[in-house]
Amino acid sequence: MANLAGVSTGTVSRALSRPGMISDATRMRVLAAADRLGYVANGSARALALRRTLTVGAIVPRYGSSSFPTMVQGLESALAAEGYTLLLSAPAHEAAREPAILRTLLERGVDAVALLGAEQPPQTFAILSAHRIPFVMMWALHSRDGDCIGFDESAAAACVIDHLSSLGHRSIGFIGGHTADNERARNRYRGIVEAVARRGMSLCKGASVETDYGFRQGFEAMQQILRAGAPVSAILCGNDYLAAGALSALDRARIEVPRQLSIASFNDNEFAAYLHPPLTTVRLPISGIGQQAGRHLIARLRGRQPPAPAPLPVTLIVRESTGLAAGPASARTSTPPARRGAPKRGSRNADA
Amino acid sequence: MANLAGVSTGTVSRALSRPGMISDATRMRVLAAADRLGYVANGSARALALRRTLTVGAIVPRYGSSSFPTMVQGLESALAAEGYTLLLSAPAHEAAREPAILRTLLERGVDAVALLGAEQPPQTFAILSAHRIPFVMMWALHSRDGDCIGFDESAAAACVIDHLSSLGHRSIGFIGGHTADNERARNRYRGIVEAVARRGMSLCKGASVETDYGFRQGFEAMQQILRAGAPVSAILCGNDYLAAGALSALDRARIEVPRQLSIASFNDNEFAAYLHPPLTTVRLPISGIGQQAGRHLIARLRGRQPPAPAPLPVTLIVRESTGLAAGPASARTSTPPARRGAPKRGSRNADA
DNA sequence: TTGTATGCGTTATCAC
DNA sequence: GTGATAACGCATACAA
Repeated sequence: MANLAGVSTGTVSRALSRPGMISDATRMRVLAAADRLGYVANGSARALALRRTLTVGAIVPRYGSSSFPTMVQGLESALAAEGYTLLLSAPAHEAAREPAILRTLLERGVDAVALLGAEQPPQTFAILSAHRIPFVMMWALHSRDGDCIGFDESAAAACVIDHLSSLGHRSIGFIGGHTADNERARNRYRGIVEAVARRGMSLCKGASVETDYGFRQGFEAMQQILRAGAPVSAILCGNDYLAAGALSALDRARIEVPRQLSIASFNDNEFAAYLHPPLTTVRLPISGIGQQAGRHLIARLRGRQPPAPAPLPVTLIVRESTGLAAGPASARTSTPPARRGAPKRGSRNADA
Repeated sequence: MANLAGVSTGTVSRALSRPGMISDATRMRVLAAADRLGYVANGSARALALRRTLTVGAIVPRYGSSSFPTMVQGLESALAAEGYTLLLSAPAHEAAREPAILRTLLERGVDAVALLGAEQPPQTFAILSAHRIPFVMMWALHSRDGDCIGFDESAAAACVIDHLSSLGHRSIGFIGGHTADNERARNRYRGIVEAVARRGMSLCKGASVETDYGFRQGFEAMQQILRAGAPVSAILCGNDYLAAGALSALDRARIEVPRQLSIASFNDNEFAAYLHPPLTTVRLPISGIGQQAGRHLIARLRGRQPPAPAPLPVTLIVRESTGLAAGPASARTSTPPARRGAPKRGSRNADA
């Protein structure tokens, strides 16, 4: 390639990556030769010489069956905008804590790493700091071990619990994810417990279920709650799928929904609200986590000081405006809610 | 690192990657030293020497808002099982056809590439073959340009259309994705058109809508169809989200669903069936596409001849057993359908 | 079994 | 502005 253009390899390198340092004539010759040979630079060699790969690794377990893809999309786009490529590792859940995963990423020469959650095996931080690899933890709020990009689960919980309280609810149930092996589900649950206590409400044991995030799981959890006949006036759901399943189970059980039992949810998508327009939801900044994480890492890689990580705002979307005794709300909300991102009835920022 | 163990660099290399060629004693010493230094091999240097990176690139546009993550998860797991890592590129849709994306991947030194769909700019194939990079096209069936891993959209369409025909439907509508910029939506639509013609049925213009895949879109499309008052007895939906939205709109419009209007769907998830138990769906092998693609590439990379790509089976899940005049089916299907992967009423393989 | 030497393709440093 | 040359860290052929 160098001798096709009749120049040295050094000149080729400069022509391709330092266009300013070279005469127009030879640059043209090099570019023409590159074009004719279908030349693409060898990134491994470049990485070896430069000691950086323009690659960022992400470790995101439980990938396919969650809202993580949205987050990863945000991450990828933020990185791609700055010329970085995403190296994705999506281990099965059991393997997620294996340091071997991180090793693989480091061997690939990633310049930075994005992790899901703040709970990592201690070795992870040891390895990362030993190699001086910038990293962030996504979907987490605080950690002594490094910077986190996420939102405040407690604020989100307070947000919706306050709303339920103002509607007159006193005893509620909760259908959420497994807290044992899911840091996010645990935080969310904790936030709810605290918010409920603060408001003098109670979280009914007989109407609280831990399950996997999913439509079927929400459906079955609600059936179980209905069978138990717990004395609650509202059920809060850990995410949109659970809420949609729960709503479906309610419908199937022929219970008049708005009158007897309110549903509220943390939502990632928006379809549950369609199923049941009076549904109140907390909109979580999933995609924003990824984008923010990407920008954070870019700043660190460029030697800039990233802005101090602040919790991303969550938004309460209120689709019922009256108390417990209100009639079916669907009569007043026949148009789809949340058009064009604008909350239908009202919204407020949990961090405001 | 070499002199900490008191051996040469060559020995270190062998101890780590050719454990058989070395004495146990020195191997131990090397491993101990590696452990103490937190040594991780430099993949760029290894790639440079070995001329392979153990990395596979994937280009998957429109990533976050689709069922592609499921496919990518399958791909990633199949690759990881063989020691390969996935380099993911998720360009915005407009940029997907840019050869620059592929260039970036090649510069990163990917050993193989997985592409979404068979419709690629001609340069893509030129570049890939010029560099002798094995590649597959995912979610596509046939191509002169290379191997495809996917399922037969025509068979899937025939499957569900035959069923609708056997139920007595003659004129139906279709809510599907945009065919102009979506190869898969186009194939699906074409399959339906052909199957409808074969059965002597008709696809009603006034009840056919192209839109984005999404709950809201399905909802609005169905509203539009209802307003138009087209003379159809069934609506087929391009995916689960559209179906769920359409069902919701039907409910909202207080139309007695099973009697007046049947719904059928291509589904990727399963929640739409919960919303409306008599829903008939075609289960698509999304995750399987990724896995198969991964195995295909691995075989090629290992120098083995991969099995000739065959269409992956699609499964019809029939949840209504009677004809048009049947009463509400929900009375007979109060338990959630499709438990543990077993079709509820009956199923057959479109490829059988 | 182990040490030595060379090459992988690029960038950076230094001459010119 | 350009050419020569030395790294970059690993694998391997060859020698010992």
